Amino acid sequence: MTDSADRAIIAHLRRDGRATVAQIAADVSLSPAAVSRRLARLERSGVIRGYTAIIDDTRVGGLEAFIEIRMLGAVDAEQLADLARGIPQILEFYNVAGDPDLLVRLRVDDREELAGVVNQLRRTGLIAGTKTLIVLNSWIRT
Amino acid sequence: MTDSADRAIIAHLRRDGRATVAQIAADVSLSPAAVSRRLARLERSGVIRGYTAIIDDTRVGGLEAFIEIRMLGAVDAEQLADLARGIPQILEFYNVAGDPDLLVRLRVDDREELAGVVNQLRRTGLIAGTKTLIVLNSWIRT
DNA sequence: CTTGAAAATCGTTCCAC
DNA sequence: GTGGAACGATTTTCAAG
Repeated sequence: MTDSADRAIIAHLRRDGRATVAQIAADVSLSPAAVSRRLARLERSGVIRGYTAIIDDTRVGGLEAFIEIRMLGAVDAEQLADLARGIPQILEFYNVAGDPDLLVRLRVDDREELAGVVNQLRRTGLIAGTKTLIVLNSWIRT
Repeated sequence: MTDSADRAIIAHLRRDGRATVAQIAADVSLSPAAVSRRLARLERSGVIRGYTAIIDDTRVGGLEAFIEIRMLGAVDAEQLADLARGIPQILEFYNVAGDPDLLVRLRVDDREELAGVVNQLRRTGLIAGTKTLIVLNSWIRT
């Protein structure tokens, strides 16, 4: 379903999500028409879930944080994944092997909003504990 | 430096990093020309650090992980930030307030490559310990 | 899969406000 | 700062091999 050409296209778009079809085509040695068709297929099939701008959150006034979550024994990760979807501040949700069980990345306007998200999570009654990591500085490979 | 129009443009590009200038312009009630100028400024000034495709990693064979890092006392986070830049598997680097001190997100092809990255970090002699979280499942808000 | 070309859309630049 | 028009580039779709 995804051959090496697809993976090359994906790698290119990972580095530059706004790369033009012509740029990608030159990189992977295919015609622009072929790349256009493959892109449409990768997007339709869900391998490419979307595109996003990488923002320097420290410069637009917000607050970025991670929350580690330990689940109660009988709880399914899917339940918390769905709950987290309903919290708009949560941008990314990871179910991980290790301790903690879950890791979420979020963006809020200020500390009060952060406190609200943490409380919202704890009030679900599905989690044993949380640990919040506030981002002071970061870089993302472009 | 960033007014409400800029923030609207950023919000749009966060949702859809490949949105056309025309689409953004319609959304924020500006002309395409104005959006184009603002975009160039936001990219030049570093508020927009880049663009990337959001990939469903479970469908392209790789392995995604987070590594929590605790630094030794006398070490500066900048040193480790620079070191991490030299490890191509590391995609994102976060200096956080809390325990751990650092959090990195990475992508590798297999467990051996993951072990190599962990060893590479430990061998720097700058860190007191690591904890690796392997991503089993995830979602990202589009 | 490819090439080539047409048609539609898009981005940037320039100019006037 | 803004919008409108013009121009060049890009994407997509088509036909044909």
